[in-house]
Amino acid sequence: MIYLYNSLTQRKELLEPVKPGHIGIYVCGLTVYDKCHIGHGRLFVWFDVLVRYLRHLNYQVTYVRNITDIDDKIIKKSRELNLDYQDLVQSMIIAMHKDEARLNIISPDFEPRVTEHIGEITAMIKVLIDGGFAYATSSGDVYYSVATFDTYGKLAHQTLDSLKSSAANERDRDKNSPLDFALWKTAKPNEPSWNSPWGKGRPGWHIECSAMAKKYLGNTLDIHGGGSDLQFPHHQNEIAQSEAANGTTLAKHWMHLGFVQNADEKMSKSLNNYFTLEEIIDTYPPEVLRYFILTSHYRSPINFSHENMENAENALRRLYIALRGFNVSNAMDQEELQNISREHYEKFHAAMADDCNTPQAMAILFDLAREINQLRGTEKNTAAVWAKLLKHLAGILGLLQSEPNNFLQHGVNEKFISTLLTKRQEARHNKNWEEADKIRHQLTSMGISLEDTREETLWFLEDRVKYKTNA
RNA sequence: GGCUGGGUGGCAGAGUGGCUAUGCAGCGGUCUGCAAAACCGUGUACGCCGGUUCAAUUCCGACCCCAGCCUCCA
Repeated sequence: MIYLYNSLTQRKELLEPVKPGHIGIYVCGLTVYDKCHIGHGRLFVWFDVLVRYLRHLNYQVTYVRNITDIDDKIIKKSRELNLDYQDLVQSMIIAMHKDEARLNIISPDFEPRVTEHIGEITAMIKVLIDGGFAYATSSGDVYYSVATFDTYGKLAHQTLDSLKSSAANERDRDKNSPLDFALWKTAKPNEPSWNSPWGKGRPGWHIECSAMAKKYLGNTLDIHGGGSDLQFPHHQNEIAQSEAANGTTLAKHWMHLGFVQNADEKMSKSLNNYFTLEEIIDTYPPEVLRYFILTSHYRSPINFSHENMENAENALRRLYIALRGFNVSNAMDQEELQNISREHYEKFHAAMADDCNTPQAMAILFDLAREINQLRGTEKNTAAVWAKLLKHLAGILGLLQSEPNNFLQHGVNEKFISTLLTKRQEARHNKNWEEADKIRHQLTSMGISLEDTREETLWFLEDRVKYKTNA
């Protein structure tokens, strides 16, 4: 039983798959004309987590995320760079996949591109024209007639009239109403174009998603997602197109993600103060970004800042330190799960089932970490079971799947450290505290933190900036 | 201007009509050669003003402020 908030009805509703056990998810992906930024990162991470969670619950998930590979911005940018638009698109898709791989993102099952679905798109436009929902102009553009769709504006909680007054200054002589939106755009000279019953041209932005969602997932989706900025007009237009063409509900649940903002000022291209995903995961371990994104609820806006990222890194380190020293390499099997106390497990799932409350779910991970740390000295076997459970639950969020030391020591020249540690151990053995402390200070100044235990000296990289500048 | 969401302790961020969220940071203690990590303890937090109630951060109303959408945008 999972309850999800639905942007359309503004209620938490039970997730009931259209087909038993099978969930179809369609997410509006990227227009590939530039590198990914942090907001795209949130989209990737969030739907990755949703898919992991649903699959963990044994739903069969089909996850579709489209790529818009033809549109005004792509044409404009490729001209600026003096590139063929297809080369630009290809390089941006490669960059996107690279970012995703580094973030350990589950790939969508289908990643349909607009230019490969022109047939499906024109077919749907035809259905809309035949049904009286759309009209072609003399110039060959095709528009959707918003007036034919009763509930237009519902997703944005606006009425047709209030939208009309906002759009009143948009004057386009060819359109019946200023709110009517393009399904097909006639090609201008030297633009990429495809043949259609209305002449050479290319699809409008909204129709692609209606056509591709139908092709891969059928008339009704279980979950349709995207950034909250797409709620209007894009998703509203999809509803109008698909429901008019298919005669049935487009999506059972609308899931809209909060925006990522810059903590100090608004993130915008004009201020040139936004971060690319690549920059961020070059600066911090990618898992820290995943953790940071999950510390707030998916619908809330989040503020990106270095302070927040450092917080996230410290918190994640605490979880990895709890796992350190336990063999948690094998996944937890059903039998083991049956035999443990269910308290943490159930609390975690209760939080997730309530509209995917990841902050609350993660609080349980910290409860487990405390238990592990309390018991590790006295009841190591019990602690080991908790450690396994911690990794198991965190895995549902795509967290804590690295070897603890890989995370804690990442990127550090281990040989160099172990040479120094051996020297220090010798000094300590001889109670030469001065020499031992000298070595420790040397390492501290490199951002390395030491931890003397009975058996050995553990260490982790505490300050990556220090390490970079002093190593 | 219209619509939507939100204002929680130093920071981040859940949640709730009365009962410790959680994390980071801070402070005190334990442990330690000294540290670190960990553990224990530690915060009179809920924008402002009214109202309902035995009780409100939580419900209702007004106000102030912030963000998003209304135009391309995850």
